[in-house]
Amino acid sequence: MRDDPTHLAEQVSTVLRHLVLLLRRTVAGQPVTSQQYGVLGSLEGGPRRMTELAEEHAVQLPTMTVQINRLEDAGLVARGSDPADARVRTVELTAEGRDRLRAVRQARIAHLTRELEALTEDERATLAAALPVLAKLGRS
Amino acid sequence: MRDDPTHLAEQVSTVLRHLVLLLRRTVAGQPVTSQQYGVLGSLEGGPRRMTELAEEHAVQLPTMTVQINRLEDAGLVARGSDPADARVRTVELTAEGRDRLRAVRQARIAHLTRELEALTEDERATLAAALPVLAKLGRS
DNA sequence: CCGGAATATTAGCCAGGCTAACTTAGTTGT
DNA sequence: ACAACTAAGTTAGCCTGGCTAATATTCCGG
Repeated sequence: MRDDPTHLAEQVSTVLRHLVLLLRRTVAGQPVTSQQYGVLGSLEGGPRRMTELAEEHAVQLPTMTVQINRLEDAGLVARGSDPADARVRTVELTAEGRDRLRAVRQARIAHLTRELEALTEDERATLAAALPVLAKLGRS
Repeated sequence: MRDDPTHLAEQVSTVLRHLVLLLRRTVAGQPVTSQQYGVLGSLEGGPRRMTELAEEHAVQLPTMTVQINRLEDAGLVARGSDPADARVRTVELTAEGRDRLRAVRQARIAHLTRELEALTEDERATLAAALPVLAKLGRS
């Protein structure tokens, strides 16, 4: 029972549910939704094509089309074209989108930071040690 | 920089996004959605009232009404009444609901267990140590 | 230059949130 | 005793965010 993957799985499952609820509360009422924030983040390094964005966010292309439409309507991104291939549409941040991204990131990090400051230094160290393990999950 | 909550927050943020995607993949294509599974779980200990369920899942009452409607249509739960207060509706698992819950739980745990078995014993220990800390987040 | 592959979009469906408005039933105060 | 308030649920209508199927366009290979 000391190293029982099944038992651990049950505990992980419980904690995961807790984290999902926490995330929902964290994100509620921000000026962009969680998904929009994610997409904006993908554009930080420069223009991307639709297919790339869809893959990166593990959604189908039509889903991403709708997302980008909304971001475009909000003035946060702009569509462009690839001169080398007329089929591809590129998407890039507008100045406003870049500002918005920075602001939201700021807010999210600040929120999480506050949560983490409520922990002891030991607890933070324990958490930090586990992050690489968590990141490894699902890569198998 | 060795114990910097802000820096840790950024890493946690990244890992959280990874976990959300992992969860989405895990859950896709199961016979009940993630939320339905959660509600069924809440009913395992016996009948509950609508308000309790809504609070427990951090949603508004109308949202829970719709959820329960769907579960009722699917034959997994049944509505009842509180003899002491005609305003309250109770919700309980049907036999089929109980079976379904068991099956889905089995599948989810099995899936996660497989992921965890891919880790080393040390990594599992690291993860296990961090779970109480993660559970503590957001309770402040 | 024609047929198949690749890139996006449109349309239409569903789950799962929300608020506002409504009904019904208990509770309270005079 | 009853009017007014409060509590519990539901209904209606809206939004986001997924999906698939169908459709345009464009590119590329023979």
